[in-house]
Amino acid sequence: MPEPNVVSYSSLMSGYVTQGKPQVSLWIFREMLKTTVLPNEFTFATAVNACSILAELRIGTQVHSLVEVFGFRFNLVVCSSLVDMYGKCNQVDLARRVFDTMVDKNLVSWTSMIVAYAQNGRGNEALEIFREFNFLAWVNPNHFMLASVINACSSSGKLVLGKIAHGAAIRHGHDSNDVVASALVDMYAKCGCIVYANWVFRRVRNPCVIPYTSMIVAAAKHGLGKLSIELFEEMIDKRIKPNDVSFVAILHGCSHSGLIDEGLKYLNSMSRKHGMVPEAKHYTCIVDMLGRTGRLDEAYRLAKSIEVNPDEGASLWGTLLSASRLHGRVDIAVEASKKLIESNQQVDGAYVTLSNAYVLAGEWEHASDLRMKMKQTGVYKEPGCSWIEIKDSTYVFYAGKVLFERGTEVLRTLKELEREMKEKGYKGRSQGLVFADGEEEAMEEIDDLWVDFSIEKIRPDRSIEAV
DNA sequence: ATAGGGTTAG
Repeated sequence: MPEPNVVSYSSLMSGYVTQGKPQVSLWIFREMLKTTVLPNEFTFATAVNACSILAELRIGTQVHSLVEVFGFRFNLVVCSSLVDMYGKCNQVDLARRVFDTMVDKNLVSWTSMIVAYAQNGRGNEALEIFREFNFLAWVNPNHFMLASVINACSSSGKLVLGKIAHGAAIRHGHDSNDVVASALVDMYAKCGCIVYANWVFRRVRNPCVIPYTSMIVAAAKHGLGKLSIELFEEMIDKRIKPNDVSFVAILHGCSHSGLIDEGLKYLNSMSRKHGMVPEAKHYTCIVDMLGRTGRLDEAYRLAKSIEVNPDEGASLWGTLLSASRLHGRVDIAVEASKKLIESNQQVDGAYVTLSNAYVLAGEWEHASDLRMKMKQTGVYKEPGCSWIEIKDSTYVFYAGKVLFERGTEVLRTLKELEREMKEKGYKGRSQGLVFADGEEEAMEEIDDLWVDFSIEKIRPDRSIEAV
């Protein structure tokens, strides 16, 4: 073109984004700035979007400055894209600052802000924004917004609010939408309601790969490895192509149900049947699978043979470390912790887990040395916790601490369950429960129970329909 | 020619 104008440049940039080449889009943007053609709102929205995809905070901030310079700071679309960009770069507070300066906001801007909070582990604030939206709202939330709100509920374990959002989805006809359904399946599973998860899943008419994957993960997290496998096979039968996440899901399912041969079979099938190359995250699942059943030498050998970037390395060695702790393999725990500490990733967790591995192996002195070293070097591990909502109360659990009302009641029930499990052949450990050696009979009995468990037979109550 | 969503190993 002899004289490309702003539309030509913006179209070209947008085309590169669509083709999955955001870096080229930004290059075109830079070229454009060297000419006399002035960028407009379309150009900026596209450039900011390219930065979101790349999670490029540095360039994103520069583009933001240009937005101010060229006078688009009050443009609805440009500002929505900035909110999204800061969210994707994990700068939620900057996203909020842009959001607060916006004079008009629409569903997209509100959704972008909710997503920024939800995807950065700040579910409560996401729900706070949603509450404000509902207060000011002149339109109903659409499926984009509901999916994001449900996502915020799952990450913060808000089952009651999740059910309310589900109710809203039903009222506005979004409950069998693929995206909303995936979020609901995930939310119910993470809040402990596998039966509801299955119920929502089965209402989707033609589920694509993502609802299937959500449900495979849901089954996996509840120890229903065989159900994970059934779902995966059903998906293949329907000619739905599994993606990299689906394989993580099925390997996770096999790992958590001790289905090692099946897990290895699925790993091999990736290249043999599905034309995919297993990635570091898939091998990490296998390391977990081998480690979990005590095949630590194999797991270690595999871990050493995988090429990883720093983030993948942290997952890989973290996985091996906790498996070593579980089985009291101090030797491997030491090697795995070294990798984590050297790479400056999850250092606090590495110290604590290694120290616990020493404790399990009876090496008290090593354990206390390590705790001392933590104090000296100022490494502090924030204790993890779990929580559950019952009616309108939230109960928070820390290891070794009971801080809420009715705590003694919970402890009494727990002791009773432990006693019953011991009777049936389980042997308690400091973390998790494993079978006692040589109690095959009890194992078979429990295995039967497990196979019999069919979630089709259990009906959910009608409370969702009531909502 | 422009902005938003769901699944991911320890």
